[in-house]
Amino acid sequence: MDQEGSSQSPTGHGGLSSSVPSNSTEPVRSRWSPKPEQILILESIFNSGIVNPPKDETVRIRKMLEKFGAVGDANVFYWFQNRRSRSRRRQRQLQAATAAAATTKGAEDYQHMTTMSMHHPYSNSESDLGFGSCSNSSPNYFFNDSLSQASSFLLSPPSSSSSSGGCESNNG
Amino acid sequence: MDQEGSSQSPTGHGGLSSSVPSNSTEPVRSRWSPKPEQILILESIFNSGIVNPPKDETVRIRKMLEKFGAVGDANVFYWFQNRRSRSRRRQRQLQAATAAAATTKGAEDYQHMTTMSMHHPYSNSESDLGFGSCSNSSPNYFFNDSLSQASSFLLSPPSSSSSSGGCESNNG
DNA sequence: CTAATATGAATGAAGG
DNA sequence: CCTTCATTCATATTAG
Repeated sequence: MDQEGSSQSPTGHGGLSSSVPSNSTEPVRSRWSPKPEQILILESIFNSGIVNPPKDETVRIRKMLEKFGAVGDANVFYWFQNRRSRSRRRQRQLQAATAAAATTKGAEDYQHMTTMSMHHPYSNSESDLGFGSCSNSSPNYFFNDSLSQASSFLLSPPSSSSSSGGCESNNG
Repeated sequence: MDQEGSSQSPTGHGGLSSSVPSNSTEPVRSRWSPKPEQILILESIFNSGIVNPPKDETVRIRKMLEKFGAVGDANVFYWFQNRRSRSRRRQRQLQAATAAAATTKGAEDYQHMTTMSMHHPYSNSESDLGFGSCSNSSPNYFFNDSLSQASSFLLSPPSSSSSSGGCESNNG
C-alpha cells in the first residue's frame, strides 16, 4: 500500500481563505490531517473538560489550530464529535469488559470471556473523568502541554479574553 | 468508526502456542488473525446477503467465531466494514477500467490513485452482487460451506433466531 | 533482507 | 447522538 508518513500538503480546507487544490505539486489531500501540534491542542481542550465546545469556542479553537496548519470550523466540530463518540465507546467497552470479567454468574451463560486487551499504538489513557475545570472564565485549557512550539504558542493567546463559559456545552 | 468495541486477545489465538516465529521481536501484540474456519463463516454470511449485520447479529456472529478462536465484536464489525468497502472499491476500479476501455477517448485525462497496480493474474470477480436472498426469515447463512469442523458447528447454532432481515440494515 | 500485497484497525466526514 | 462510508495507517504474509 501507499504509505505516506509526512504530508506537507494540507488541502486548503476550512471553507475560508484557501482555494481549491489547483497546485500540481501537491498530492491533494482529500481530508484534513491534523498535525501533531493540533492534536495536542485538541486533546488538551478535550481533556480540560470541553468535550462539546459551542460555536463560539469552536471558532476560537480553529483559529488556534490554523496557526499550525489549514483547518476549518467543520474539522474542529467533527473532531470533537468523533472524539466524544470514541471516548464513550471506549469507556463502554472497557466497562463491559470489566463487568464481564467479574460476572461469573453461573446461571445459564457459561460463555467464558477472554482477557480484554485492546492494543493501542499509543498509550491512550483516556482519563477525562471528573473535569474540575468548569469555570466560566478564561478557557485556558492548556497546562499539561508537551510540545515545544505548541506550548510556545499556547503561552501567547490572541488577547481574546472572551469566554463563552461552557460547563455543559450546548451547540445550536 | 468503531461501532462495537469488544476486543479480546491482541494476538488472536485461542490460547495455544502461536505460530509466531522464534523472533525475539514482538511475539505478541499483533492484530487479530481470523482462523480459516472463521473466515469461512464470515464469508458465508457475507455471501448470504448479510453485508451489514446489525448489532444483534454482530454479537451472535462473534459468539460463533469465538468457538474457533478469540474474537471480539469489534473484529467482526471491522471485518464486515472492510469487506464492504473493499468489495465496492474493487467494483469501482473494475468498472472504471471497463468504462475507460470502452470510452476510447484517446486522452488519458483521468488520473486515479497513486500507484495502484492492477496486474492481477486472476480475475478478481467478487460476483457477490445481485443477491436476491432477501428474506427476513432465519439467518441460516450457511449452505455452501466446505469446511469440516465449521460445517459441523454450523449445524448446531444457538436457539437464537429472529434476526434482522439483512436486506437493508437500517437501525438507529 | 527488501519490496509489494493483503488485511485489520483508526480516523475524518457525512447522513439520519 | 448514533450509524455508516471513504480514506489512511499499520502490520502480517508472501514474493523477489
